[in-house]
Formats: sequence, structure tokens, C-alpha cells
Amino acid sequence: MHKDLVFKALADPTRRLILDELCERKEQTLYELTARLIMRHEVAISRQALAKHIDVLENAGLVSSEKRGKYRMLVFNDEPIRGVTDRWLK
Amino acid sequence: MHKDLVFKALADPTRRLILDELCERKEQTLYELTARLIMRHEVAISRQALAKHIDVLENAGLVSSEKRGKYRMLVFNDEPIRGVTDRWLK
DNA sequence: TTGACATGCAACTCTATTGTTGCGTATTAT
DNA sequence: ATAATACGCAACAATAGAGTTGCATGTCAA
Repeated sequence: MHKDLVFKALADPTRRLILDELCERKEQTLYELTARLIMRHEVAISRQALAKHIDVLENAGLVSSEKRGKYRMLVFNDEPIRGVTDRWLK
Repeated sequence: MHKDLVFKALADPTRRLILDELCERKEQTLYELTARLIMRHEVAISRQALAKHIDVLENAGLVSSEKRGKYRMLVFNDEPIRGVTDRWLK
């Protein structure tokens, strides 16, 4: 769980929106997420692009996914974020 | 003080090292900083590349610089970092 | 004033990142 | 079985990011 991946994952605004959305509704499929991002946050993006972002978030440990039938359920995990900035705060 | 700039600034490992160094010794010139990064952290980088990183950090509000004669004094500022991850932590 | 020093600026690579398109695969409902 | 659904994979284009090199500018000491 390298911090480098966490910081890189957080660097993109779309990925932060994804975290916002998954933080609010813990479990969503990729399709749900895509729809909600477009509707609620006016993000113009393809499902494939979203899938790439999910991969980045998953590599960083911020999202875990589980295959259920034809759906891919996405779950948010806040653990990697906890205390990442502590080194600079006394 | 857009959060986007803060996250982008933190995305690079060299910039995080710069913050580590400036967090420890609050005031340094660009030359000092370059020397210390090379010596203590084994960062192989040119002064010009460092200057670019400093610009990024300064745009994010994480570093402020003041020109004193021929030196550019660098000062770390932790304010933009405080609470950036709160939105995802309940 | 002259030279050394610290920094600024601009052009140029090189690579990573982001996004798209097109097609393929697996699952589910009819 | 077949069609619709949800997703995976690979190739490609466009852009941004990081780093280098070379030269210019401003400051200070001798």
C-alpha cells in the first residue's frame, strides 16, 4: 500500500468525485457510478475512462471491487487516506 | 487557493520530499534546499527542476518565497494541507 | 568595475496520463 | 437459444508533467 499510489490517485479531480460519490453510497456498480457522476456532477466521461480511474483507485487501496454475476460492485475504503498528511502537521 | 493545485502538488514524490525538508528547517534558500535534497535524500536533480517544483508548491500555497538580495528564501506553510481529506473521513 | 554567485527564463525532449473507439466476453432475462 | 446487459481489453490520439540545456539577469564582494 504505497503512499505514492494514494497521492497519485487523489491528484485527479474526477477520481476525487468518484470517492465523494462512493463515500456517500458505499456500494455501487460501475454503471450506477457512471450514471450518477454524469447526472449529479455533470461529468462528461465514458464508462471506459471511469473504469480506468477505478483501477487507479483500486491499486491505491481506496476502492475494492467484487464481481457479483455480471456486476462489479465498488466499495470505498478510507484507510489509505487516514493520516497521509500527518508528516507535515505538528 | 484551489484544492486541485494542492492535490496536484502533493502527487509528486520529489515535491513531498521538498515539503519534508522545508517542514524540518523552515527557511532555506533554493541552493541550500537543492544541496540538502541531494545529500540527505539522494535526489539526483538539477536546480532548475527544483525551481519548477517550488513554483508548483508556491501556486498551491504550500510554500511562500521572499526575495532577499540574491537569495530566494523559502518558507513552508501547512495551511492548505489541513483538512484536505476530511471530506472522506467521517 | 569586475567576477563570482544565486536565480530566472525559454526551448526542447521524454514519458506518463487521460480519454476515446472498437471489439470481445460473460451473465441474465425472455 | 437469443438478445440485451455489464463489463474487460487493446490500440490509438492528445495532452500534461518532469527534466535537461543554454543563456540572461540581478546581486554582492573584492
